[in-house]
Amino acid sequence: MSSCNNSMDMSGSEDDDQMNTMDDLRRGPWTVDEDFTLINYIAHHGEGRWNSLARCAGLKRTGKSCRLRWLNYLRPDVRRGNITLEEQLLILELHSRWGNRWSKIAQHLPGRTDNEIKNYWRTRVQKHAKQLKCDVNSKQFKDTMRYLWMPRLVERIQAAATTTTTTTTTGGSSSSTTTTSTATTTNSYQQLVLPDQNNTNCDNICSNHGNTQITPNYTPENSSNTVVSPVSDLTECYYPANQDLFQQNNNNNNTFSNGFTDAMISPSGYYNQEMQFQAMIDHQQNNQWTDGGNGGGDDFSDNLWNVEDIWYLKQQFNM
DNA sequence: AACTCCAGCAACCGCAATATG
DNA sequence: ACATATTGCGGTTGCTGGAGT
Repeated sequence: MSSCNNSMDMSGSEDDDQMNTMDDLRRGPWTVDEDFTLINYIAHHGEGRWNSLARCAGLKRTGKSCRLRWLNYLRPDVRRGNITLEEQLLILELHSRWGNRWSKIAQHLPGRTDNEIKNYWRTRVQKHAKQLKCDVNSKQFKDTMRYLWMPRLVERIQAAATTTTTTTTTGGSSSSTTTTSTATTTNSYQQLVLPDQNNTNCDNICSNHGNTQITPNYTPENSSNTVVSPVSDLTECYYPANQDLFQQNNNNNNTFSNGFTDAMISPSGYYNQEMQFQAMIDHQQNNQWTDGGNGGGDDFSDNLWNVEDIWYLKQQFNM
């Protein structure tokens, strides 16, 4: 089985350990050399058979470790950078369908790994649950996501589309394709969260979901008419903890608008120029993140609650 | 400048499912 | 049909860098 015809010069061909013993296996962060070795080996021999791959490549790693490193980090089509608004929306929706089926969810977000989505969920979503002092799996929190968070995401996606259009127009660059935001956003939302509408195994999110009745489409109109408190969108964004920003936004709508616009434009807003889902994905794949994975936008997209939302929730749920 | 705290992320672990001999 | 190896998945841990003091 272990016929390693490794033609590459591997530094791991130490003389005194022809066979890797369990206790000289490396652990912890991967080095550049290890990455290089793994990439080269897979380029020449393909992936799979991870245990023997690790052995043959001369990597003092377990097969599992090599597989994980490749799938989550080294694979060429892996996307890095902030989770976009569209992706957030998709994650929320798919998680409401499937729960913690991270790999299944990841299949619907090209280039994203289950690990990344899982981390996103744990660090961002669960954080909000914590702030609301409720369990992330509770009906309260699920309803909150469905009735508040997701509609707000749609609104922001829509706002970004509008903003982008405006920016493009006023920026002087002649854009031949101008998106009509409302219709396009609705359609793309349907495409986004219902990529497999014909899949009968999937709950249709537009129908009853447990006890909760939701509106057929998330649009700013019906989302705020039905469930979300009819608050002004001037106060978009902001944690109770972020009172300063909230106040600033209240005091000066333009300040808010500009800040909001800026936040929308990059990086997540950038993609709203192409609201068709596949186009968006293609676009993203063709435009690798240039902000080192920690660029703007995240702080804003992370702040999905505003003060009045919190107040409303407390009223609704006696939180 | 030094220190502490914490969010985010990469990596590990254990288990289950699947493939292979 | 069974045993073993491999792969896939979800939960968890621990390191790192940035923010705050």
